[in-house]
Amino acid sequence: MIYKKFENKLEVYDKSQFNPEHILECGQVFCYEKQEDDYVVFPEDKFAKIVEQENCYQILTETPDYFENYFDLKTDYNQIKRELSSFEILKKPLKYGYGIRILKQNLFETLISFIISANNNIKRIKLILNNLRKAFENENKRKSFPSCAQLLSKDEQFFKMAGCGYRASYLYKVLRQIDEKTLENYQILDTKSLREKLINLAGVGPKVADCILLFGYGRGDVFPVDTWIKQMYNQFYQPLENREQIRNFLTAQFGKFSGFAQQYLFYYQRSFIKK
DNA sequence: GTGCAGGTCAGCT
DNA sequence: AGCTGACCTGCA
Repeated sequence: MIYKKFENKLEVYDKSQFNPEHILECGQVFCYEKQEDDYVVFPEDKFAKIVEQENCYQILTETPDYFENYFDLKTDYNQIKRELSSFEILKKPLKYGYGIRILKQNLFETLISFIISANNNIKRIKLILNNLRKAFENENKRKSFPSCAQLLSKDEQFFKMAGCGYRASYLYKVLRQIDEKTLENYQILDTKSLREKLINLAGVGPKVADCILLFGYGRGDVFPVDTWIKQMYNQFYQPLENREQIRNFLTAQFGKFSGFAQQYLFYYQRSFIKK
């Protein structure tokens, strides 16, 4: 992956494996906005604006080191795509979402975000998360994601007022089950036992656990199965299987590239409905 | 008005 | 273990 790091920006020259629209709209992240031709992204307390130039994408930011890791710029996605291209079912999705990259996201933010994502739509998920940021905008810098300690100071009613609905009680509970440090410490666990730990948390089922494993812990060997993947599976493979069966089949199929395959398939499948 | 959105949980067999 | 229904709420 060809890119260059400056004091206040990164320049990514390989547009075949870096496309901000594909990266941000493929469902892995909620802390972004489209602004005319540009995208802004604001994970944790960081901020970047991505601007397209003729020969590159510029990532304008005060923290280039952070976003170098966030966008996983050191990883060669052409290599990953070569591995995946042998699967017939991925042929079109790889072409369609050619610039997708899996982001390296903060564990706590990913946990909270995907608990909120359950049985919800992206627009409302973003609305709720922005409400949470807004509630702490005086103590934090602009648009920072609140810490576990900050959210711990709030009662269940606070989360209801933020629009979380019935997920308010999950959030209230999960904050009392785990904190940032414990989540970090889980990194040493193997994927299977880590998944069990996560599923024990309030509001975290198999699907949300897999999202946290993939987007937070960077485990490529999981395959989050949601309504879109289910739809795709029933279309392409055998219909009438439950989520766990689908998950087992697909992870066996794609192995350590499961997470990557999932993102391309999800993005492609959802494109038929959008707009 | 109706139905849905990147599911989870409790309660049942 | 495996299955089923209830569930907040903004938006089309």
